[in-house]
Amino acid sequence: MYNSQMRQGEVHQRLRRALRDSVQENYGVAIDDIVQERPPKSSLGDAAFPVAFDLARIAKMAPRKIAETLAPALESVQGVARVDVAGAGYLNVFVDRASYVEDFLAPRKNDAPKTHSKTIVEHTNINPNKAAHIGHLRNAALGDTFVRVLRYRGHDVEVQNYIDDTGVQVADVVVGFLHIEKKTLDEVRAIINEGRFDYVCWDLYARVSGFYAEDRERLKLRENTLKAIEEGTGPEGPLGELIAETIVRYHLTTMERIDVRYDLLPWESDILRLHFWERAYELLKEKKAIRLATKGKNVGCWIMDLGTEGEEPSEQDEKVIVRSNGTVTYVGKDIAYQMWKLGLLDRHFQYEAFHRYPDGHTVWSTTSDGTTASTTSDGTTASTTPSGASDAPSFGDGETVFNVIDVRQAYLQDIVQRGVALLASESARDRSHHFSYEMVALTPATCRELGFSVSAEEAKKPYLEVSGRRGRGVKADDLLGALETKARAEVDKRNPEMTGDEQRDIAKAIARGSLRYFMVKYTKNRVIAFDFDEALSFDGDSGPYLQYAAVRAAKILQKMSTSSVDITFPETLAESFETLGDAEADEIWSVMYEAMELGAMTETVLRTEEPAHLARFALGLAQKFNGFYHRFKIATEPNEAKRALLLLVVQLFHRQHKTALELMGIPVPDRM
RNA sequence: GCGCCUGUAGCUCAGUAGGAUAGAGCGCCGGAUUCCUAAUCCGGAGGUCGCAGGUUCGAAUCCUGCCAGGCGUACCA
Repeated sequence: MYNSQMRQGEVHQRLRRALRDSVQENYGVAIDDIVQERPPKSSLGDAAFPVAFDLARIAKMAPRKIAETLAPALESVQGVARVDVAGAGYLNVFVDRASYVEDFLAPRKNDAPKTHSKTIVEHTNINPNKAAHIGHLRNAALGDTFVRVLRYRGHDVEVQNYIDDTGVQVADVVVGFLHIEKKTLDEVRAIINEGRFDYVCWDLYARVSGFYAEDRERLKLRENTLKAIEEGTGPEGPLGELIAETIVRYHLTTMERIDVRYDLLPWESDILRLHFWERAYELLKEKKAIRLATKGKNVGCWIMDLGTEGEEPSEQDEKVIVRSNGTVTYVGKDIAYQMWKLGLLDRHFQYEAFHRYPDGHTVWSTTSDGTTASTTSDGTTASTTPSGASDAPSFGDGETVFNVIDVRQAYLQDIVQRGVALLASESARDRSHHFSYEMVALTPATCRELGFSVSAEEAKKPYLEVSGRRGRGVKADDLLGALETKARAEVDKRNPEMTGDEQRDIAKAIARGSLRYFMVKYTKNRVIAFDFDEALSFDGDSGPYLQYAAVRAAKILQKMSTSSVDITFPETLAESFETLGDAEADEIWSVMYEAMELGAMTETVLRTEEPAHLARFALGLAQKFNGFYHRFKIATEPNEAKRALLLLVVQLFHRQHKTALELMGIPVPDRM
């Protein structure tokens, strides 16, 4: 999929090795991880090593003097042009520009050795009882970006979207249809046929809490419905199934709008029906990880003790795993699911095709019974697949697992991890990562704009939580619609001669880019206080800004009848640099060098589990290119050697920037 | 109460391996378009990095305490 160079120049590796050896030789100190950084200004060099400061302490010598001793070792490294000792003792390295680029463009064999271990990323996980909202978009955008970066770095990734079809949220909508709306299963089918069932459920779900509030006795309805759904009985079971499946298909369609896709949908009901839970339950009891509470507030429940070891167990540290009526909490079911994902549960799902994307990729679904119709993207029914299709890929058994789940569930995730550690091992626990992120909230002002009531107390808060239960939120499709409308107007302003179809397609690309960038540009652990004007901005730090830079570069390449796909290394590159003044050469080089840093940046994203780094990188790169674009006229440059160099900059930028955008799911339109 | 997160320019945020003069976008002021798209670029103003100690050659970054805000601490997820 991605064929551009993934690895940072080998020069960097040689530099670190040479430095490590020289430190060992001169000071007898073994430093395995040589710290490498970027100087604050590109004119100071391409790579900086502050190692002399560490040595100063050990060797009791001035850092500058140490740096001077170490400099020759770096100077003799192949591909290095110059080494400066700067500041109080930095070793600043200038690479040989022409050979660095040549090295970067050289075809590589067997780059990034493929590992056979699989990484499973679980994301989206929307309760299948109402339309997706902006918080779900953040989850999906973060998860999908991480998936793309993992794949770019050569990892084998499986994407799972867990469907909690036996939870309280689905039960509430079932209660809504049966007891508020008084609808039969067939009547609900008729409503589904009218369309936008996810929106219908959004509104209905918001009414259910009021229904319970009027008469607390009605909460019994929820309890009984939950049990019926788990057992698949009564009118509740089939109705819950119908609602969940219909809503899941809406969610897939919504996510496809932002180019987010899945490999497998594991259904919670299958965890129960295929006895995954039963098996985990046995194991938990065997290992004495849970016990039956015989007194206190949790009497009759199977609970896990969370208190620190050695201390007197207290009731506060009891976590209910199995409720007194025998139903299982989310934590219990998730322990079973986690164990399966890690390849540690001796139980297997059956699979069937659930949905096929236009390019043929299939989303599979777990199943425990019967058949389910599979639909293609245009909504037609393609086939019915028998239970346990034999051509299903092999799912599960991940070496590493990432669970993209919001930070409010950190406590629950921790309990799940404890369960895994107790059932398997500490090392099994460490293979599972809670990829946590903060919520998307609404500012009180935005709430009022959207027509939601805001109490006096709420008005004082910096932001208000989105609440599906109260119907307070921005639906994903509404936001995408608003973005498309605005993008369409902007496109029309600039390209009035275009056909409506062309304008629409470009507007969609801009809307998607804008949304996806907005969702990853903030670091994960920051609450996004959603503001419409901010989200709809197409200037500056925004998706369209990044897209615009790519479009500009593409336009130049088009005009010069070339592309960034096959870049040939211009033999005259070294001379081209010499025809320039230092300032010009530095400016041009800094765009090239930055572009070539993409590979290193993706490694940072994986190491830190923070996609925002990629967003920031792409913004900085686009800014550099836009500056370059204004300063140099590329296509009309009369000096041939210089023109070749400028063209190379555009090619390098275009290839790398486009890849960075692809990694975030941001498309690049032909024009905009 | 306890746990986790946050506090950086008027606003929204980067600064995730302890490094050099703390950056970006928006907003504000002033400029740039006979030439590859002005969704752009250039310049300017704007900072007690919440407060106080500590560690270090060096702290927005690490440690301690405090202040402010958010989230969690359910037989919801």
